[in-house]
Amino acid sequence: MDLPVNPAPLEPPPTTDKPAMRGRQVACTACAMHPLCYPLSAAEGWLNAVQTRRRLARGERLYRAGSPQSALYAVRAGFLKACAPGPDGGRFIVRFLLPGDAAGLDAFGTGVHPTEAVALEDCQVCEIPRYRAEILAEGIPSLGAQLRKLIGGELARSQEHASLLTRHAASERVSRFLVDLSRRWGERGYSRSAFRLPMRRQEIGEHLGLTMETVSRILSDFQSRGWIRLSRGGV
Amino acid sequence: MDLPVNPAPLEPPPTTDKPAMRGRQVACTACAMHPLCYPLSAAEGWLNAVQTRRRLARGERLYRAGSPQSALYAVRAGFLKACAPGPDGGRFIVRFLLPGDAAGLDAFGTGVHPTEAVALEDCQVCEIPRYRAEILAEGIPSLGAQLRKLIGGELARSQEHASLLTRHAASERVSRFLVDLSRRWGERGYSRSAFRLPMRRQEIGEHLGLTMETVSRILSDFQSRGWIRLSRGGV
DNA sequence: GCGATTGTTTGATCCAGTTCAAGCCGCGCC
DNA sequence: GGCGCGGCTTGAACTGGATCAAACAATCGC
Repeated sequence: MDLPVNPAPLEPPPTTDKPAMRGRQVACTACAMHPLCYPLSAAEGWLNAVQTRRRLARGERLYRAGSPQSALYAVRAGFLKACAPGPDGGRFIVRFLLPGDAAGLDAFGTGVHPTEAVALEDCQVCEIPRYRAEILAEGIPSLGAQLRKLIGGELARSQEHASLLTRHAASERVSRFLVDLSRRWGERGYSRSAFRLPMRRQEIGEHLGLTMETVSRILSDFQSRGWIRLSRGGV
Repeated sequence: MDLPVNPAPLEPPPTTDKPAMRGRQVACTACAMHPLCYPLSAAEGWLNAVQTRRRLARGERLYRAGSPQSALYAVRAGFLKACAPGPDGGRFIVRFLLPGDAAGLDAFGTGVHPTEAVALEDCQVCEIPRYRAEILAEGIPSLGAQLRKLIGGELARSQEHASLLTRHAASERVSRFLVDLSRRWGERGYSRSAFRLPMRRQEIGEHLGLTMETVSRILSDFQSRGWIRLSRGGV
C-alpha cells in the first residue's frame, strides 16, 4: 500500500492526524513547508502542492549529492541526516532532519544538490516538484516570500553552526547540540527533557567536528555529573 | 561629492566603467546582483532597482547584527567581511566580500540580520531596498527565481565551508582559502597568481577557525617551500 | 625623522582532542 | 543458548594547534 500520487488535496485541512506511522508523524500545520503545501488555504479552498509522499526505509537516500534538484521535501515522519560526503569516505553532516523540517533547499544555488539526505530510520517524506513550486511561486507572491524565508533560515542556521564549530570547545558543542535537539523535539510536542537521540555517536561527531570517542567521553562525563541520563537512543 | 540617490537609472547599460575608485570597481555586468539590478534589461529598457549607492570608510558597518533587513546589498568596489560577533568579543567571519558579491541575504529567514558586514577598506556598495526587491519579485518571476538562486548559493557555500572546518587540518584550510580567493579574484579579471590579501592574519584565522599565529606560521611555511611569495597585503 | 601604535613573525610550552587499542554491551541470527 | 557483529565505552599515548611571550616591521601622527 502506497500513498496516493497527485490527488488534488492529499487530505483536508489537517488539524488532527490519524493514528500515525509509529506514532511519530507531525501534523501538517506544524510543518515548515505548510505555507507552501497549502498556499491558498483560506482564500481559495485547499490547494495542495504536494504531489507525492515517499516512504523511505532506514538507510535509503532521499536524494543524492550531484543529482539535479527535482523537488523540495518536507519530512512528515522519521529522522534523516543531510550530509556532504567526502571523496575519502568521510563526511560532514550538515543537519539532522526532524518531522516538519524542509530538505533539499541547498540546491537552489546551482540546481544541483550539493548534499545528500539519508534516512536514519523509516521515514515518510512529502515532495513538491520543483516545477510546481516555481509555478506556484510565480502565481502567489506570498509563496515566493515563504520560499525565500525558508532558504534564508537555513542559511542563517548554517552560518551559526559554522560559528559553533570554530568558536567553541568540544563539550560546549555537544551541550549546545543536545539543547538544540531538545528544543526542536519540544517544538514538535515531545518532551524537552527526555527525547530521542536516534543517531550514532559517529554521526554526532560528524556533525560537530569531533570523533566518536570524544562524543562518547563527553556524554559519559555529562552523565556522571548528573546532567543527563542516557538510555538506548535517548536522553 | 556623493553619488546620486534614486535617479531612475543610475547609469546606462554599463559595459565599460569610468575610471573607478582606486581602480578596483567591478562592472555591473559582472556583479552577482546584476539580474536583480537590471531585471528588465532587454525587454523594457533599463530599469534599475538600485536606489542608493553608499560609500563606506574602512571600518564602517554596512549593517549591524540584530538590525532589521532594510535592503540587499551588492559590493561595487572595495572589500568587506561578513561576521557573526560573539558576546565575548570574539567573532566568526562568515565570508569575505569582493566586488560583485551580494550581501545581507542571510536576513531573509527572520527579517533580521544575524551577522554584520564591516568594510575592510573604503568601499562602494549598491543598495536595493527590501520593499523594492519584494515588489519587483512579485512582478517579475525570473527575479524571484534569481533571488532564490542567490540565497541558495550562499547556503551551499556556507555548508561547504562548515565541512572544510570540520574535515580538514589547518594547512589545508589555509591553502584552500588561498586557492578560493585566487579563483574569486580571477573571476573578477585580476591575476590568479598575484592577488591582494587585504585582511589581517587575525581575520583569516577567524574565518578558518585558527589563531593568527597558526595562520602566520602556515603562510611562512608555504613561502619557505616556494609555493607562494608574500608581500604586504598580497600573495 | 621619531616614537607610538598596530600588525606580524618566531619561539617555547602546554593541553584538548585524536589516534590506537582493547574490552563491553545489546541484539539478531543460527 | 551461544556466537558474531556493530556500536559504545574506556584507557593510554601522541600530537596539532593553542597559548604565552617576546622580538620585529609597517604605518601614522606629530
